[in-house]
Amino acid sequence: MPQSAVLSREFFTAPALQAARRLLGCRLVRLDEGACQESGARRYQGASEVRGARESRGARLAGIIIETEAYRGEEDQGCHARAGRTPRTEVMYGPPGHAYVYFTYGMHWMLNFVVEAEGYPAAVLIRAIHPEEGLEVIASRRNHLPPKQWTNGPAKICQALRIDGRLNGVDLCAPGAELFVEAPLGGSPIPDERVASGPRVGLNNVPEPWRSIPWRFQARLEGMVIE
DNA sequence: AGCACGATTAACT
DNA sequence: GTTAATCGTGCTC
Repeated sequence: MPQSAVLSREFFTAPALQAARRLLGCRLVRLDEGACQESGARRYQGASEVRGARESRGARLAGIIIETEAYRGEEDQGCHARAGRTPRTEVMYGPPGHAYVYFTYGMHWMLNFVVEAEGYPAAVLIRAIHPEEGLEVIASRRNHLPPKQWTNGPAKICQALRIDGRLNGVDLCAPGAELFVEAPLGGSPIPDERVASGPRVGLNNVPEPWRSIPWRFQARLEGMVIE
């Protein structure tokens, strides 16, 4: 196994657009303690096991981030922080490098990473990943649909990786976190030629310029060799 | 207390 | 292409 470099607090302190662009090609990792009964997943070693306890504690589920969107500031009419500080948006005003997980449409969870300076509300929505670890658990959670439909949407990622409100506010940079991001070993892995930007999705009732501002970033992995 | 709508998805015609 | 599902959130009364 190659050494993994977990993204630091400094990474998430960057401006939202920069963070959204640089997250492409990084690996989203979910250490899912609740997946220990499901078959086929690689087990990870829980802290208690390192200290000598008996059983492994869950599955390591992971994928390469291939689509993101930036949301920043109370002026951004597409951002939840347009309502200011509320119980829901409080996490976005907190320190960078934490998860902002929210519930919408009465049934779906969405995963974001809080970015920029503490006190300034900004986040990056994770819209799609290319699954690489824990494929059997992911397939099961995604009802054994074709692999292309496993994690090609923000709510699908949360269903596949079992991300819900319990993970709202968790620190992605804390040792032993159950959710974190690994940098690619060789620096920025996705060249600009393979990255497209465009308007954010699903803001149909949001006024311009926020509705069309190109704060969505998509990577194409076809033909790329991912180590 | 009531209401409109949502950073979506799956299943339709 | 259209639409139902389903409930937390923020806004108005």
